[in-house]
Amino acid sequence: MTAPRAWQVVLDAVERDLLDGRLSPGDHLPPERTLAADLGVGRSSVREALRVLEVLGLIRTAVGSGPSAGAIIVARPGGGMSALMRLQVAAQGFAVADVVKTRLVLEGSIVTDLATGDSPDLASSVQILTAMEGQPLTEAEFLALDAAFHLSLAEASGNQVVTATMAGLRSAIEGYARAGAAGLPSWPATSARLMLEHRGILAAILAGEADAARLAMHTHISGYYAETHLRDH
Amino acid sequence: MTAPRAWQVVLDAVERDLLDGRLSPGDHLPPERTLAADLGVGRSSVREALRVLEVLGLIRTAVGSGPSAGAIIVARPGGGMSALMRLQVAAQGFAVADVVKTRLVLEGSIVTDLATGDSPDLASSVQILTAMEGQPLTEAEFLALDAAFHLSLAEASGNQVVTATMAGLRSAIEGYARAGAAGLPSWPATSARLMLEHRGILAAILAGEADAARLAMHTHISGYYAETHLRDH
DNA sequence: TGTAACCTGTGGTCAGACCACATGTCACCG
DNA sequence: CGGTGACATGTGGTCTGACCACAGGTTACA
Repeated sequence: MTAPRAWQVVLDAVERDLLDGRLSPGDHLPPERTLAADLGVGRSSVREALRVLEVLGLIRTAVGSGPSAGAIIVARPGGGMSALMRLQVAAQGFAVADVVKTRLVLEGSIVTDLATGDSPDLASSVQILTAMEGQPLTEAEFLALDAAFHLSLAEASGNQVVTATMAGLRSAIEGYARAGAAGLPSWPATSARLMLEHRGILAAILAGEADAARLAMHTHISGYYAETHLRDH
Repeated sequence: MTAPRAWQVVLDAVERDLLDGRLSPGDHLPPERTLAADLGVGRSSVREALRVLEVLGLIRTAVGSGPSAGAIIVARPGGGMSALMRLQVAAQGFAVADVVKTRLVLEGSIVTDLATGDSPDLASSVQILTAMEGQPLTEAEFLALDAAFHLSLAEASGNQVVTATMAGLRSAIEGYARAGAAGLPSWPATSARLMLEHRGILAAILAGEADAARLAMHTHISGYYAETHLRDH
């Protein structure tokens, strides 16, 4: 057995504490210095492990003293997923085309679930669409609300894994979406079309037409990327 | 603007270098001490950032000297995805039920793609099945090969994002799959059924019957979890 | 020519120090 | 008695310097 690295000792200890119920969301981790002494490693090794946990979205750290200070278990997967996918796309571990394809699969499944489920809560989705249609938006503002709309559908489906993965995929290709928007012939025309498509997706969901909703979502996503990639010629 | 944390400076610098093409897979990162001096931060902060990159599967580090030493861009998303999902399940950020549901969605999409694509390369999948059927296996051995089979299907689909996500989902619930197997009334009976289902999935793919393949996969996955969760009573 | 000793550069780890900050405490003053 | 301001405490954030283990190259020697 090759010697485990010191930071892995810390990571394993925290994971074991989580699995055994000694740590739960909302709990404080011991102070870094205590953790180091307990595990027999240096404080810097503890900090490397905590940094990983923080980026992965498991803990939140705060300086100072009192109940809100220290490292607290939060289990927010969105940020970690985003960082992972964004960096993997940057390092060419993930192809942008694969990210888009995966979005199609997940979002197709989401709208199917919503359409076949009874009375999904789409209030926040509707609210976002209304905000998008209220006044002319810059491309960045529009894309931010577009992301929020797609994310709200994922949240409505109630699957936290899908929601977090979606958030990651979206943020991984956010730069490409923005760059693509800049090269479009007519942004007002495209954004108007996208808003119509949003309404169409929502209508199909509310009507319980799963196949229509899936098709509309497919057209919505792949259409945008097909359009923005024309500029590559 | 609040001061960025020192390790984030390093992370951002590496990400920018990747996006701008100054770093590519196979390249070496500068030595930690050089990186620290260049970015104006301490070496410990550099190390925290590198640890994150390592866990996320972006780099591989090695001690010593020569071409194989140092931090090298590798972009292997599987390990990072596994760590992220495993820890999120441990910290109750992800519900096991949602992980299984997401597996159903992704693996259903995978077999559909394979069945509708022309001449997918399933040689390694077949090889794994043959190995499973060769001799009696312990539960751990069987589950490892089972995971390899499902992963090989994902790889055959050619989508790296789906493959890595699948690997993560699988490893996140590996402990539950193993614990469930231990509580089954008859492991030989269950494993025999699982092997038959594998053959059925493969046959449906090769026959081009997408719906049948998807249904078979659905039955395969949800059936196992339904069976193993009986013991919760 | 081969080989053994040595040198160099790298990551891995630790110890200690200092800072900024949020909170709690306590003495003092009205 | 009540407020309020100064101070003590404990936390994460960061840096510096040191030492080790290790892999590879280099050099000197047989």
